[in-house]
Amino acid sequence: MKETILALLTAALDALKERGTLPADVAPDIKIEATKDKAHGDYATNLALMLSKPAGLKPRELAQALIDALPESQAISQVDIAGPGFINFFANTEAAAEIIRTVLDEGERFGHNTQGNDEAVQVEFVSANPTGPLHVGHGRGAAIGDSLCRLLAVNGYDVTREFYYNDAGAQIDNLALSVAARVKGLEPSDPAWPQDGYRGEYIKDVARAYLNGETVKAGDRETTAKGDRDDIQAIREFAVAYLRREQDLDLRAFGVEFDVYFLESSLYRDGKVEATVERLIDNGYTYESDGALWLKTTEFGDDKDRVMRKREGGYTYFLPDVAYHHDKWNRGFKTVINEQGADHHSTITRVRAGLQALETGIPEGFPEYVLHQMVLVTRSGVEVKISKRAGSYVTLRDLIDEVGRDATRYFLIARAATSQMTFDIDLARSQTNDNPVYYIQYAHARVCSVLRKAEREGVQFDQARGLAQLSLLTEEREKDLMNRLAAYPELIARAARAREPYQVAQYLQELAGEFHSYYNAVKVMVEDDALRDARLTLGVAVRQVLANGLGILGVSAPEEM
RNA sequence: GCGCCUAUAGCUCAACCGGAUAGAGCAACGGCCUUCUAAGCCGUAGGUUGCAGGUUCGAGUCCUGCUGGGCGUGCCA
Repeated sequence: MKETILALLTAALDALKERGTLPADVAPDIKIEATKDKAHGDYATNLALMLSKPAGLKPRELAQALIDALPESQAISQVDIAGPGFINFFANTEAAAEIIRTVLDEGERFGHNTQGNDEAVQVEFVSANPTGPLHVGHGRGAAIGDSLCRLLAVNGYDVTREFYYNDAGAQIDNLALSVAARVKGLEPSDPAWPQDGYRGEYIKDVARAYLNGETVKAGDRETTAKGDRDDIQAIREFAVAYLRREQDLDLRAFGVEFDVYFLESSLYRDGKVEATVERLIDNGYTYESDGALWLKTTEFGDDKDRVMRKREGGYTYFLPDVAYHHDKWNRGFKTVINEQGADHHSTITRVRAGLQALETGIPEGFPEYVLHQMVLVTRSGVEVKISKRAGSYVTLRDLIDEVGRDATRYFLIARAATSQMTFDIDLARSQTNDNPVYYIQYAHARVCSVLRKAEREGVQFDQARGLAQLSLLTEEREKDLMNRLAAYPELIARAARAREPYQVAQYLQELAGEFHSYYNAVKVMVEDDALRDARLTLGVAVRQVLANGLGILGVSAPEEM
């Protein structure tokens, strides 16, 4: 419908240019939007407002001239000028109903597009250190990252999901020391307990498994515990494998799987860290000071230079990060999106600066970032502290177990990543209708329910007959639903461009709301076969779009509740 | 101090590249189940969009300054 209006307006513009009403060189970006208020018709454009200056006409006069120049169309029943000069279009109901045919023809592919042109895009998300169970913040990252991947895929991108394990840094040393202490029977309260050691109970579990000689499988490797209390290297390897496995299990339970698990240690093993350092030195962007090697990140917009090789010889985290992102680029990804917590935002400037300093033709904005803000968890109205080091925090596993996978995912994704959010455990786990995910799922189940009822009562539902009778759908709420369905494809495109999967959740809530409203106001199972089939057909189309959208969120679409 | 994010109804959040009367849910109040699942619907009430300027035909949205909150500002990640 929008395309139709766009074509009409383009034709009108050309006519006015020919007539000299408009300068020939104006090439406006014609914006057509769905109206918020039905009094303004179904679609509106501000074209006359935008062009009033170059045309030298008052907006309303120009609007009238545009309307006069519009070609005839069956799809439009009425065109008005309103307000300061908006042009409002009223869609012909029969033409609007064509969207139902489109939805049913395209099925689960409805809303897909080829925007991405099969471009390879990599999304890195979660990337938790293997030093403890995933917490709710990782859950938010997992939900947003995974949905973003699904969203990009339906927009025609070839998506790779990647998880980066920092398995080589100081925090892993700390983990090994903590497990070693537990292996020796120490408690965090003990004076000999390592400084800044991980105090969580899970460390005890790791130690016990290590002493028991357990074998754990993480990624494509199996690691068997040596059981030797003094072999810190063996303890380290086992602890990392153990916690990686834990995280993998949690993610799987959350419906999130990765294509690539990338280990930081492999960058050292393959010499990529060294190669990166050498190249940075060769390019003249480094200097020694205080016994450390610095990178001149200030030449690329940072507010101070950063240490890349410590006085004691090891590298800071950001150097392997640069090597890692260079590797992503070398793997052929021109678009890389990193989804991570906003507490890591300071890495953005550094990583990009390091990549620029390599001078290998990587664009300045590489990689892209989607940052999510903190999640505040409350229980009984009291904040639950999230602190990995303190060991007391709400894990993703807790949430999945208590709240359920669907509700947890929906809850974590339904808000813009930039907004700090409160995860109220009591609210989210309550079995009442407080959680909006049920609202959407229920709309889907309702359509299924009506179809079951039709079958139970021996009423033949004939979709072909329904499609032939779409002109019977004359109720205002039916038109609302059609317009809403018609808006889905552009929503999908817009959400992908903005890297904002939460928009899909927003849309689904609106669609479900309009369906529930319709369902209560208009009876579907009427005597009239043709009308009943037409309404059932509309219902099936709504169900299809709900299912498609829920699929992008990674939330199930149940047939009954 | 500096950098990033943020401030919208009592609470949690929306508002599509700047558009028309700022919308939902929860909480409150009043209605709707002998009719397709009431996990639903209908209605009432609730707002100086943190404050002050500016740009614009038009600002919650863009710019500047201020105030409050979060995060960062490690030779941690």
